[in-house]
This record gives sequence, C-alpha cells and structure tokens, in this order.
Amino acid sequence: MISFTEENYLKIIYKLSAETDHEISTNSVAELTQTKAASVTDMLRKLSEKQLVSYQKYQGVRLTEKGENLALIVIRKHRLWEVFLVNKLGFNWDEVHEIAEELEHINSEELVQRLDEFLGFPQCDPHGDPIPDRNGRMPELGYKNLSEIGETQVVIMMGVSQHSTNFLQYLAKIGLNLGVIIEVIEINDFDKSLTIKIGGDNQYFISYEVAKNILVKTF
Amino acid sequence: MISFTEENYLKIIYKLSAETDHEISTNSVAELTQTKAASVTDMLRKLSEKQLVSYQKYQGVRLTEKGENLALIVIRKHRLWEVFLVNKLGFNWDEVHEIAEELEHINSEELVQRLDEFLGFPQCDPHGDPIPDRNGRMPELGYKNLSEIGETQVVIMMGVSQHSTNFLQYLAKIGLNLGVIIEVIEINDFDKSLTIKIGGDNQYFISYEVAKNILVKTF
DNA sequence: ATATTTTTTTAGATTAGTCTAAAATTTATT
DNA sequence: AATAAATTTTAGACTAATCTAAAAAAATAT
Repeated sequence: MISFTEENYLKIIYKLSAETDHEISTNSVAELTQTKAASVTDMLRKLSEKQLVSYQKYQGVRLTEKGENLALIVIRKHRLWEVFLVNKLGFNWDEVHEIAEELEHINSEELVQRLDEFLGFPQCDPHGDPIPDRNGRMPELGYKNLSEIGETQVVIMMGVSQHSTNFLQYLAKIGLNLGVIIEVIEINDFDKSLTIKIGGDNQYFISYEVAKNILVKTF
Repeated sequence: MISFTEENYLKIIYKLSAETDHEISTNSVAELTQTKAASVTDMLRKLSEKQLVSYQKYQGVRLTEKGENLALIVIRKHRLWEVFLVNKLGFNWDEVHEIAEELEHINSEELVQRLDEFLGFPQCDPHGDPIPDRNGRMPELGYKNLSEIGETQVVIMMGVSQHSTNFLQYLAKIGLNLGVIIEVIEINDFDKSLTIKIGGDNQYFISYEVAKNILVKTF
C-alpha cells in the first residue's frame, strides 16, 4: 500500500519533472512538500526501496515507470474532482485547489471511473490542465505559454499552470479569465515583460513571470 | 485541529451512545475501531484533554457537547456522500460504505453545504439513516426496528442500522429492499426470531439479530 | 587548484497512533 | 465477603513522518 504522504511526494516529483529532463533536486522537492531537505532524503530512500523512484544519493531523483503511473492516477483524481467542484457544485476556479488536494487521495478506482463518466469525460480541469485518462495518457491539448507568443499575435486564454489563490485572484482582477482573447502588443527586450490587450479592450502590463503561467491557444 | 483518527473515535463513540444511556466501555470502542483496548485508553485520555469526551478511568466514556457536535458533522458528511455515490454516480447501496468512510474526513464546510444543496437536502441516506442538518439536528423519521413490530402487523422497510456488505447482500438475496412491504406472520417466543412475508409473497424466517437491524415505518 | 558556499545526507530526537505483556481495578461467582 | 474472572490501564516498544544540528559531498568562486 502507498500512503497519503508518499502519493504527495510522487505527485510533486512528477510536476517538477515536467519542467526539465534532469534529475530533481532534494531541495526543490522540500520546497513543494513544505518539509525540510532531511525529511525528503528519508522519503526518497523509502520510495526508492519501493521502486517508485530511481535515486542515487547526492544525484537527485526521477520517477520510475511505476512511480509515474501512480503520480498520474493522483493527478487524474485531483483534476476530475476540480471539475466536479466547479461544474457541479458551483465553486469558483480559485477556490477548489485545497479541497482537491484532499479528495485526490480517496482510494477507489470504481469511484474515479464513475466520476469521470458523471462529468462527461472532461479533457481538462477548470485551470486548463489536461486530465490523464484511465490508462494515464495525457490528452495533447497543444497549449503554449503566453511568454512564448510573439508581438502582434492574438490568442485565446485556455488555462494557467500555477494555481495559488493569489495568482488566480490577480488574473480575475485584470480580467484574465478562461476564454478571453489576448493580443500581445509589445515585448520588452530587457526583462521579457509584456503589454497585452485583453478582450480587444483594456491594455495591461504583465511580467514575464505571470506570462509564463498563462496557457493560451493560437488560432 | 482534529485528526482523521480522532474523528473516527468520536463517530464510533457517538454510535455506541445511541444504543444506551450508559457510559461506553473501552472494549466496545476497541471492537469498532479495530484496535486494542490499550490503544483506546490512550486515545480517550487524549480526547478528554481536548474536552471532546468526559472520561474517568475504569468508568467508561461519553461525548461532551463539543465532541457530539464534531461526531455529528462527520456523520452528516458520511451520509451525504453516500447519497451522492448512490443517487449521482449509480453505486448500489451495499457498495458505498467503505468509500464514504474516506470521504467523511474531507475538511470543508463550504463543500458540505454545497453538496447538501446539490443533492436536494436529503433527509436520509441510502440505508435510511437520518442526515443531521448543518446545525447537527437529526430529522425525526419515526422509524422502528422490525424486532419491535407485533404479529400480523404490516410495515414498509425504510432502512437498516447495520451496513456491512455481508448483511446488505443477505437482505438483497431474500428480497428485503428499501420500500418493500413486510408482514410479520409469527414471532417465536423462545428466541424472538420471526416469520415474515415479503411483498405479500414469499415467506421467510429471520433471526432476532437480523430484525433488530431493519428499520421500518408503520402505516 | 584551492577555498568557500551551497546542497545533501546522517545522526539522533519527537509526535501520533498503535502494539504486547504485565499490573491494577471492577464485576461476577460462589 | 473472599476469590475468580473479566476488563481496563500502565509500561515500554515500534513505525511513519517529521525535525534540528552536524558532517559530507558537490558546485562555485577566486
């Protein structure tokens, strides 16, 4: 059996792995699990014994196939529950992350399958993140980060890759909601910050950091 | 904060309290929590420090008002999730107990309120057990145990007070489903076992033990 | 290439929840 | 009322997950 805590480590290692093809460092895991590096080291040894990660001390960690499958199951559950909370219970997209962090650990394959069906087999969650299917396959949605879009291009906002309440409320404030049309007016060479026009209307200045966390679809 | 485990103890003490107005014994709690008496003693001391139970050693335990409120919140969540699983996801009533045992510990008052609304503020769960409202008040459904019904009386089956898969599948086998009409044909003086007619049709012989766990409504 | 800084690991301790075995207390029996 | 039986508690130990402080290794800077 795999514990609540172990599942969390796997999920976090998975997320970090998505951004690099290097081994993942102990410290970066510690930051996301909100623990200390020493605790991470202990857990990595344990996960390694269970063959869920490959880990050599001082060399960082990566998921094995078995570990990745488990991580994908947790992510699938998280995202399906988010869809449930928003589409069925009427929560806002910036209110559901915490609750889904708990729901993602409920153990019942039957439940997940039925939930998926009840929700109409959604392809992505309320933040635009793809939902793995029952076999762990991620649908290819082809979204890009707003930071990769060139000047004068027009795109549609499809999601975010950062889910903190803070960030989502900032977006809501400047009118960056799912589905709005964004035109990149100008990119600042120096710090890669950009000026955008939202919904063909208001102009806003946003940092590279923000742009990197906004998912868009080109026409 | 109250832990998963503490919540379970409170829920179990609540259930035992419903059957008696005596203090609850350490052993009976141990049986339902699937732990040993020694572990229960430790936990009772801890719950007592938190003022969730009143407990004197060797004298058994009872819930304080604060403890009872928490127990009712857990029971409310358990029963609402069971309604969700059966009414929305299409599970059978004998498949939902285990899953609800996990879901009942999800922490979010907002979630429970919205779920309640989504389900149409149900009065009882799929086993006929009443669902406490947001203030912990149990609706008075006025059901009786089949074991209290006299000969020749006719009643409707409204629920069960025992949720093991075994028991529920036994009921399903002899046709004792929610809503069926039961006529008490004869009560055996010796062991209080009874002969009943189900749906005006088949006669069955059931033990006192079984009858005690069947909830019925009189006309 | 060496020294310094940063990262990671080890060692040893802590907390929650559990256990077994033995001691204490209560309840039941004669 | 004394003894036997059953129940409950204490004492001491274990596991999972965490921590701090110190040691070891790797990365960086001079």
